[in-house]
Amino acid sequence: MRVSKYILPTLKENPSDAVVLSHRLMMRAGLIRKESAGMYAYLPIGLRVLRKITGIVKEEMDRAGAHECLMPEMTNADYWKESGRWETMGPEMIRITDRNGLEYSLGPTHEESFTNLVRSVISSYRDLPLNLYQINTKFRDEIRPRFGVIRSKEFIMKDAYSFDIDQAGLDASYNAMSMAYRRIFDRCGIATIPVQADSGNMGGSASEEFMVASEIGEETLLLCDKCEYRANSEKAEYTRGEVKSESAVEELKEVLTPDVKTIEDLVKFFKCDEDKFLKSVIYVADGKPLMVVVPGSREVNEHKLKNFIGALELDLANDEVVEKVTGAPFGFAGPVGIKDARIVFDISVKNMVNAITGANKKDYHLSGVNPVRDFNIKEEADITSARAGDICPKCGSPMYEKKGIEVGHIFKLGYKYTKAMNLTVLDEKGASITPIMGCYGIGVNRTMAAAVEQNNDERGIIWPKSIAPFQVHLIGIAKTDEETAAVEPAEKLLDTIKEYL
RNA sequence: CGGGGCGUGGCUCAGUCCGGUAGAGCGCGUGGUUUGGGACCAUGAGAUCGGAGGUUCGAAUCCUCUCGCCCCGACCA
Repeated sequence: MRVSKYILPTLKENPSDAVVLSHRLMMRAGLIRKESAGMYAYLPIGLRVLRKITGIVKEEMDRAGAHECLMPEMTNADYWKESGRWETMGPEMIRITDRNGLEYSLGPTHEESFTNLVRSVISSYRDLPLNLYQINTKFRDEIRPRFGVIRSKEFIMKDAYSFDIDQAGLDASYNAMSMAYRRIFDRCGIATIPVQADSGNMGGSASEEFMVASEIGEETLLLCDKCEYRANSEKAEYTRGEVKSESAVEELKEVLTPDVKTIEDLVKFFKCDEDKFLKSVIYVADGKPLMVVVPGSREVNEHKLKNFIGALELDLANDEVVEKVTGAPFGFAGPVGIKDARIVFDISVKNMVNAITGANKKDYHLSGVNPVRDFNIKEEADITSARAGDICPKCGSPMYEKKGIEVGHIFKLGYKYTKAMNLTVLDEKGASITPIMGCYGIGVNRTMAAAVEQNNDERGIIWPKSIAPFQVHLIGIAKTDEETAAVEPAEKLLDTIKEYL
């Protein structure tokens, strides 16, 4: 391949719409061009890199016993309706209707497709375990595409789905993927941090994310160097502090607090620590009001909360609902005296002594509030987010935070799709059993961007050898006619090199 | 969807406030000179100023609508 015959449109200046480093470098090096927001074209040199990465992915997936397929990108709505996700996926899924009025989705993920495929081709436990994968384009109507190829509406993903006879089989399939993923990212020359993750609305139990540490990462990780506890903030647990053996329990007292609504206001007004307050937040969970009570300095972790209450939809309540639940305008909510709403407390609340909280009455707060005496804790759970400095749940050392880009994610899915779509096989006794699933994704083009993000200097991209677009660049430096004659040996050298590559 | 910003040759931008019919640098073509670490000189091509409507003798510039793009937020396998 000659550079002179190649198309390699480099740019000297940063394109005005590229902000992050990988996006800029990928544009300037002529790897990609934008077609429109969240959609990118890969030029020959960019495609070469992409192919190098997919090559590694394939080798490792095959080595782990998975088999490659290729599924339609336009998927029949019927399957989504079977699994129930036609309703639950929401506007993120791009839906289209053909001329006959049939509905389709541009596949944002392929659990349904693979489950449907597998149920049509296997019928015996002897066909299991089975792990099928594809490398294909995915479509998601992202609210806001960002960072070039890192968060785009159309992207390339390797997605694999395992089917096993039982939990032990799933564990084995999952572990095989966990190992394969480590090898894949390692071979791509990028350092990843595997973390425990929330499995979100994919359903399922265990889940591990492969993160590339980066300032522009959209996820926050909590890490402990002492014991290697690693989790993303949606999932991260932390140990609550010791009970403070504070002085005497105070009387419950109403305090006039005009216009003091936020924790910030309260800190100024009462001149004490944020954690002296009980923060009460009103949500609407699947249509029903819900009060959530956490220490003043803490944020409600909506992922944890959603999992705990088993809700599909969770939104902050509007002023009207707040008023209905608490009998007071926004800013004066508290757990004392609430009768008609479900209340979930963070597990740290029970240890609080003489707290201050909203009185459920306009312009009043209560001080000297104590659990049990002043309100019952019927339901409590870990529903707040861990943050830097919090105590590691495993070893008790303080944790720290890092931002990360998610490049891979593996889940134990469970029976959600096999049950909903009625995938069964016969076991050795001839009885019908439902296989259990796992699912395993790698953002291929995101991995490419992450590699660039992680390997560069002021002069540009420094490709890890395994995914570099080219291995050798032969430069002829002939000037004079006689020297030009030497081009021939260069050609020969090129042929020789080709043989060894 | 809320807030902010931007659309002018291939790229980066000036001109817009104070209407008079388009400019620079880079890149690109051609000719020449040069040449051992991203050359220089000359010359040239290339823009109905995102689109539509309006005001005006006259609109890149003013007004209305519209499309696209970027940033922050909400949100997000």
